[in-house]
Amino acid sequence: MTDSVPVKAAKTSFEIIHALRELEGAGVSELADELDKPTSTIHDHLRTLESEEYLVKSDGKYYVGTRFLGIGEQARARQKVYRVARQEVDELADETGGHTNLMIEEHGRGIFLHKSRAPDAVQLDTHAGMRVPLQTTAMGKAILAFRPREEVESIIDRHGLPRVTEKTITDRGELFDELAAIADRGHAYDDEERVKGMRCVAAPITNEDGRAIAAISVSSPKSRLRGEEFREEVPDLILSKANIIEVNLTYS
Amino acid sequence: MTDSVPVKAAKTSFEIIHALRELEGAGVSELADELDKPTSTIHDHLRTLESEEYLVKSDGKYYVGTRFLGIGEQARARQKVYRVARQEVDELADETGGHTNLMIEEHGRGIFLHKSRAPDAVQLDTHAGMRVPLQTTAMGKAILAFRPREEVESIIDRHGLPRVTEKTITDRGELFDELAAIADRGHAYDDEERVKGMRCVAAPITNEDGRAIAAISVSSPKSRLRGEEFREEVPDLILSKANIIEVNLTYS
DNA sequence: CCTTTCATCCGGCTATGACGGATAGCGTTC
DNA sequence: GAACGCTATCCGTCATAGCCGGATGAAAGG
Repeated sequence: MTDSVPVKAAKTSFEIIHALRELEGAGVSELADELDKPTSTIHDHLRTLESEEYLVKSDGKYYVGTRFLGIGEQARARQKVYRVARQEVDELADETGGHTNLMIEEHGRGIFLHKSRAPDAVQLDTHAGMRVPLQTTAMGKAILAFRPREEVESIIDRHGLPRVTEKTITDRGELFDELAAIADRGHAYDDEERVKGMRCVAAPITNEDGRAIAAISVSSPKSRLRGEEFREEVPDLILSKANIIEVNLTYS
Repeated sequence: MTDSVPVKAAKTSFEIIHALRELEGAGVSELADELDKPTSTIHDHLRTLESEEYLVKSDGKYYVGTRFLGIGEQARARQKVYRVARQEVDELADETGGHTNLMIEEHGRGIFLHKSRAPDAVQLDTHAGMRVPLQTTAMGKAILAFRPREEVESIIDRHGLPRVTEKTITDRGELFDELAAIADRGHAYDDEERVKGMRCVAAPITNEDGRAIAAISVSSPKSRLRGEEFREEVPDLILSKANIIEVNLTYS
């Protein structure tokens, strides 16, 4: 216990919730094993969380309850950019036939706030609320490219540059070069840096000061997104959508 | 502190989160005031939750973070009925031009799992994750009507029959009469029992044993939903959709 | 510039949460 | 059908950690 938070019990409760998510539901001893704590301690927490209706118990196993849904939904709805961009992102999916996403930064991580999928697009592992290292996605890089350097540095200090696929950027210098190119160009690419076989184009959503507050993207399998389309058409489309969102953010 | 849970600190943390939701973000002393606890205690919890990335601090105020979004999303996605019914509920909105919803029961409360809104439908206060007393909605009543009586009794014992509008059912006997009628008819109505001016038609989703595991509904302003449509057409439509969902639940 | 308000920090007291062990309940196996 | 093994639940103890009052620092407001 090196990193000391004032209320350890709260931390433990959330560790349990997190473990329940990963295990997709679990029993007491399974959790005790996973978290390396006595069953009685785990049981105490589970009982508390269940009686507060944050967990549900079904056939001897505990699961995360839907009470978190309302909390998360509210956290999302407060983001002005979500309310404004949502519809545009949906439209973008229809227009491009791929996946489109909206991402913000929180605690130095990339958060998928919304995703839209055209009817014939492939299945993907992304979901609303998903947290990823910023430099592993086109959206994340687009956000970083429009943030002050010292802020980017401090984010890297905090989270490092974890490798996800063999193409992930893991070198500080390389990342800053890439960010400079993105700032210059105005949009970002991701060529299999997070998911193999997938390509992605992203544009930042900036405020009046030029600071990125979010990003939107289109992603498709490599085979569907190439040449002119990858380099010209889709970027233009995204940039114009990003621009619309920016304008709507200002006047509303 | 009459109701004793084993881990009081966890409960307090969640009380803070809940208060933050209601206040839509707050400072330390505001929360201390609201929850009637010393600022130092509140501060301890806030610090913990913030460092665990469940809250965000912005300009001196604390807000619920988007980390809950992923948790809630996963809790929802685990519900098979959600995965199956989602699309049908969306279609139903297009077909009827109103609001359509999917509700499940959890801890004796009604949980809105999904809602869909036709482009020209009115704005409503419902949102995914919202928790309501079961007897105040058509969906909730549809669920109760297809649950064993003793289960309904124990839910009422736990949560009572809180009044929401002047038309809310608050009498036990009256409720059971209504439930009997619903069980007989196969679908439920709500005529301004939760929101003034709104009407609602709901049908249960039952499993092989005839036990309700969820319900779907269509709601519209009173002026738009009346006569034949309210009594015949919409119910038929909903029932057929419910039936499709039930079949898909069995074979998938 | 002074006042007020609020967040943050600090240190002590004691309630309380972590824990080990005992018990009960359930399913499984022979 | 009985005995075994597993897991959830309960209980009592002890040391800790969470709660709190008060002090400090920072920022806003008059």
